[in-house]
Amino acid sequence: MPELPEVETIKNQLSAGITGDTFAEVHILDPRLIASGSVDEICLGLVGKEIKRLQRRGKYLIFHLSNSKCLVIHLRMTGVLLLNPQDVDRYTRAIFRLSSGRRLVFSDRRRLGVIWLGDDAEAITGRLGPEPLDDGFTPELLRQRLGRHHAPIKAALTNQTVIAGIGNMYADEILFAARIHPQREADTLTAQEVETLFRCIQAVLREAIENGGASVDSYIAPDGKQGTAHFHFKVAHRRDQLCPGCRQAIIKRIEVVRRRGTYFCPNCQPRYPECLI
DNA sequence: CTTGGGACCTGGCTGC
DNA sequence: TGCAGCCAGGTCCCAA
Repeated sequence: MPELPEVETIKNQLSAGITGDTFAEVHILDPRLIASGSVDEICLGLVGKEIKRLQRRGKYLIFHLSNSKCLVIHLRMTGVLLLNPQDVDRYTRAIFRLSSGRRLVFSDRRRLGVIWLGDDAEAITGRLGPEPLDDGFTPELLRQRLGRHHAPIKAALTNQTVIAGIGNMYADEILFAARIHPQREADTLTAQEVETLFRCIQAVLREAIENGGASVDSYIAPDGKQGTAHFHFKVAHRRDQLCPGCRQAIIKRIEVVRRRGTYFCPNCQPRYPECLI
C-alpha cells in the first residue's frame, strides 16, 4: 500500500528518469482510472507536454507540465507506476509513451487508483494537512491539530486533513515507536507525548524512505524492485509474533476504525500510561 | 465542525 | 478439490 515513503520513492525514481521528457502517446485502457473528464481530454491535454517537475503531496504524485497544467496521480491500494517494464500485465490501466522512447505504465490490481488533469493541483490536494517532513511541521503544529480531535490517535494520524501521507501501516509503526496506545483519544496526549510522537513520525517515515518503501502486498518501485522497509517493521502485520521491544508480549491485532487492522504491543503501548494515572 | 459507517475494488485466503 | 464469502485499506459520501 503506497503511503508517503512509497510515493516519495516513486517520485525520486521518476524525477531522475523522466524529468524533461515529453508525453508522445497516451493510452488509457480503463476509463475508470480518470477521476474527472474524458479519455480524449486527458490524451489531448498530455500529448506534446513536457514534464517539468515531479512533486509529492501526501500520497499524491504531481506531474507539473510545460503548459502549467498538472497531472495528479493517486495509487490508492494497489496502484504501481513502472518505468520501461519488460512486459505489460493484465492489470495495466494506462500506458504513457514518452518522446525519448521510455514508457510509463500504470498498473493496478484493484482498480482504485485515479488520475486527474487540471490547472491547479491544489484543487485536489488543498484539503490535506501539513507535510510531516517539511520544515514548517513542528511539535506545536502537531499539538494544535491533534487537539481538535477526540477520535482515537490512530484515526487522527491516518486522517489526511490532520497530517498528510500517513496510512494504516506506518501509523502502527509510529505509535509503537512512540509507545502510545492506538485508541488513546488524540486530544488527551500530553505535551511530552506529542513531542515524542512528532519525533517518531519523522524518524519512521525517514527510515522507510531510506529503505525504498515497504513492499507488503503489491508495492514495487518504478524500476520494478521491492522496497525493504517492511523488514524493519516492529508491529505492522506481525500479529501473534513476539514484540521486538519488550520480548515479553505478543503483538495484538484490533480494529480501531472500521475494518482497518491495527497492530500494537499491549505491554509497550498501555492504554493508560503512567503519566495519566 | 467532528465522527463513524457504507461503498468502491478484486486477488488471495479461509473454511466448509 | 471446489467454491462461497471474507479480508485488505485508500478516499469519497453521507448522516448524526
